[in-house]
Amino acid sequence: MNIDEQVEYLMQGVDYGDPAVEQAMAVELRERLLEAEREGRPLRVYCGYDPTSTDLHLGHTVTMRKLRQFQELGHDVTFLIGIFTSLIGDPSDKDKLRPQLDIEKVMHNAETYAEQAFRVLDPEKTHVRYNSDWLSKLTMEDFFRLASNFTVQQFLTRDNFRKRWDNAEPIYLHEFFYSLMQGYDAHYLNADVQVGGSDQLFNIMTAARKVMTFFGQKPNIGIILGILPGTDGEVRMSKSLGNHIPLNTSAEDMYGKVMSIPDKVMPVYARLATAWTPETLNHFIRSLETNTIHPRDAKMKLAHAITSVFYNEAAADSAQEHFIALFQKGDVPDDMPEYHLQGSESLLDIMVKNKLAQSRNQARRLVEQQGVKIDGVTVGDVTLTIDQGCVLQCGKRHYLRIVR
RNA sequence: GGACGGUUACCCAAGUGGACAACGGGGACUGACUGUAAAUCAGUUGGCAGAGGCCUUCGGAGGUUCGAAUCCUUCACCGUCCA
Repeated sequence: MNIDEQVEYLMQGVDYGDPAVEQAMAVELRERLLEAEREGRPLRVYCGYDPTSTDLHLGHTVTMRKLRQFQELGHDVTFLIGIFTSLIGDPSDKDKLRPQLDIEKVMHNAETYAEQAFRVLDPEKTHVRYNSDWLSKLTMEDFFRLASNFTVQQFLTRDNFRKRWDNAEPIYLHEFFYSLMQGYDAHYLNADVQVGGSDQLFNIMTAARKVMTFFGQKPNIGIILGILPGTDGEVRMSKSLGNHIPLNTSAEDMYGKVMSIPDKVMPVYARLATAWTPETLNHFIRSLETNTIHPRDAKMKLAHAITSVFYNEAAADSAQEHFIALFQKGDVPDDMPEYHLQGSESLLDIMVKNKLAQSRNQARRLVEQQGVKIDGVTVGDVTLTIDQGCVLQCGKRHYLRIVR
């Protein structure tokens, strides 16, 4: 790749919310790439992660894929684990009073986190670091110096604070500190480039650059990536919202979950979650825009591409076949849970026992809504009892094999 | 420390003495249709029972009343403002 292709590749999927900023960053990135080449050194690139959960999802991998791209181009990548910040606890999650995580738990999370991350990143070429190593050594004096670079107004103009201020919602003082700490990370790592989601725009573009300038360094370039929406296609992917596609799942499940996204978010997914080259990507998006590809086929292509990032080609193939058989042809799956009949039992009881419904009333409703089939025949009678083996289907995708 | 406001079902949110198992929205689930688990439309969304009955739920505990999500007392938690 020549330098301009590199810039295009690395800027793929960015979202600064302002074309001028994007332009400026692209120019800076280009210059920095040239500079590094002159000096015969790789760029120092990093992204920070909060190990607050152990269950990574597709949304987390957006920045990882970007790091991966830098790795492919021979740059030096640091996977920074924000031990220090997770220990304090994130105040924006204020509905549950989250207990402050203890260090052991966080370290454990961090391990599983990195483990999953290495499905995307090249472990050989990745430095894993913990920001507690340096942040815990800062003195009050250091901290005050850092803080003197910022004004309250700067924070208040930040969108998420602004909104809460206007709505008279609480803004905790230590929420401001996150930015300072993140800025310090960038300084400590002497970063050329920092990658992050657009929720990190302020931390990366304002805080980190300010702190680095304060310490006489060249400010880092921010690669601010768009946010991956969840399977609902509306809000950002998050486990607590239940719209996530977890990494620790089967290829079949991942494929199926991608297939459930609304059509309109296909381009975003293509940009942020696949390993496609700019050409493939542009071709895909263009064929969607021009309707030269059937939306269903496009989504299948997308699901296949995403699944093969985390598994492999073969696994993605079989996930696709599985999907076609089950949902497009309506075949009965081969493997389904079994239930051993105790003599003769009522249908409703069997459903409740096997968690196909949470209560008898709910089971009853399912039957009334024509949602229950036995051996492919819709059940009409709520009081039905079963005394012989059969295949029970509840809704579209819950099956139970009943055996004597 | 003081003043005021809040706590309702999975989430948001109405309801301020009886017609409340509780409006509305989101989500979830089911059905129809289709291009798929997309989009759209319709229905369902406390439990038990199934001829319209019973039980449990509106932050916790007490109380007033024939009757409370609604009024009173108290406790807990959350928030805003003043100091």
